Amino acid sequence: MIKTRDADSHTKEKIFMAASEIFEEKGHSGARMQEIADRAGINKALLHYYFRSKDQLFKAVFVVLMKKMFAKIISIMKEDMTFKEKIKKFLDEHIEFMIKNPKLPLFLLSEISQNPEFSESISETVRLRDLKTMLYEQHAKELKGYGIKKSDMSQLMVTIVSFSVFPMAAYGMISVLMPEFRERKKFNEYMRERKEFASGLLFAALKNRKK
Amino acid sequence: MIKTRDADSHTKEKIFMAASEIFEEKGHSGARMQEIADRAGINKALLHYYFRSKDQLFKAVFVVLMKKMFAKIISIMKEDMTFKEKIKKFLDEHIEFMIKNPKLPLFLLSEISQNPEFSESISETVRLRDLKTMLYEQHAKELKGYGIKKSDMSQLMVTIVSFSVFPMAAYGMISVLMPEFRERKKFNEYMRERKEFASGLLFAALKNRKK
DNA sequence: GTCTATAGAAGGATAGAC
DNA sequence: GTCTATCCTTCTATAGAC
Repeated sequence: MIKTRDADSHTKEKIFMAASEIFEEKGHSGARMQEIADRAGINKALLHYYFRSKDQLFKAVFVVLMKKMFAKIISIMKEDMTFKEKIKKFLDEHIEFMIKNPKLPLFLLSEISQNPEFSESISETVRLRDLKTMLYEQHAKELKGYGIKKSDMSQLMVTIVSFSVFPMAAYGMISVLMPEFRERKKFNEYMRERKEFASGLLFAALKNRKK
Repeated sequence: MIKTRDADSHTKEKIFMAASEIFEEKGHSGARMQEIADRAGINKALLHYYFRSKDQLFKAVFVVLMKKMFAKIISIMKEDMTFKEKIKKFLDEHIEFMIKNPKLPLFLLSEISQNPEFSESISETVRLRDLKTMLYEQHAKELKGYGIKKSDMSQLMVTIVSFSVFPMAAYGMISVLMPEFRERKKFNEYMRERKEFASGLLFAALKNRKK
């Protein structure tokens, strides 16, 4: 049994997991190397052995979490379906994804806004051009028929994403305003109801514009 | 001329303004007392003279910014208008408010989510109960007529707020995905177009539900 | 009220033993 | 590969002169 190698990758993995959690919770500047080490059940020095510095550890985590977020969105947009089918599927899957990763959106929004420079290095990794091309194809094929101008596409996209992302990013605020949602189960129900609410709203609006 | 008193309140004000800016930009854990002092054009020791500790300075700022945000929302909701009029006015004024305070929403969302305990002490200050009562009155009077269930009220409210708040909070992300918006002027145009887009979407949807 | 100087704590990073 | 011990920088906070 190759003990060293097993231990090696296993430890690195443990550190990475711990770092993801802590960074997601507290952000880059709020996170402490000590706390990451504690959660990983290892020593502070090992963090530097595997990831040299806090910044590099953070970047490794950030890239993976960024991909995680967009992989979900892109995989759905890619599929060959009508616009309505895509919306339904997106709301369903993305809201379930958000429920499983509740800290993710606010973390990404915060860190990107504080570090736009290195977020750009990621835009290649995430293959965003594909996303745009797909959207414009869909527009040419189908959305014109709804009376949606090309210039409204970005409004529409931001709106659709906001249906699932915003309540999750605003969870803290929402649970202060509506204390019933401090119970996570109740809030998850709320999010699931949102699938119907959002598609209902969008489709009702489109119906009125359909030529 | 009472020089001491003038200087007193003036300095405190300067510190407070500087602190607001820095905290909004970098958050509690990212902000540095030194940087705040520099921006205020005074010495670090003076910060502690006026506000004892970083935490207390932060809390002072946080409460004011929180009120600033909600004052805007509540003042509009309070007025005696139909639901549609309120929506239109809200979108108009709140989007203009966001353009003037672009860092505010993400700051509040982030800090609340990291500090839910002391955010609750604020919920009294901000008079949120009033907001709820007003919403339920509007529902009883008018929204039932659109076929909106009482249980959908919170979905609707979150959605309306998200129209103006989400793109602002997601500005960093958006400007990575759509580089044309790195130009702030372009993005502000986008936000202003959003007034029409959002009310159009909402009203079209309501029209379909009107009995 | 405002400054300089400095204490004191915390956090990131490294050296060196095993 | 992992740990202990420690260095060094950064940051908050205070003491004390003016």
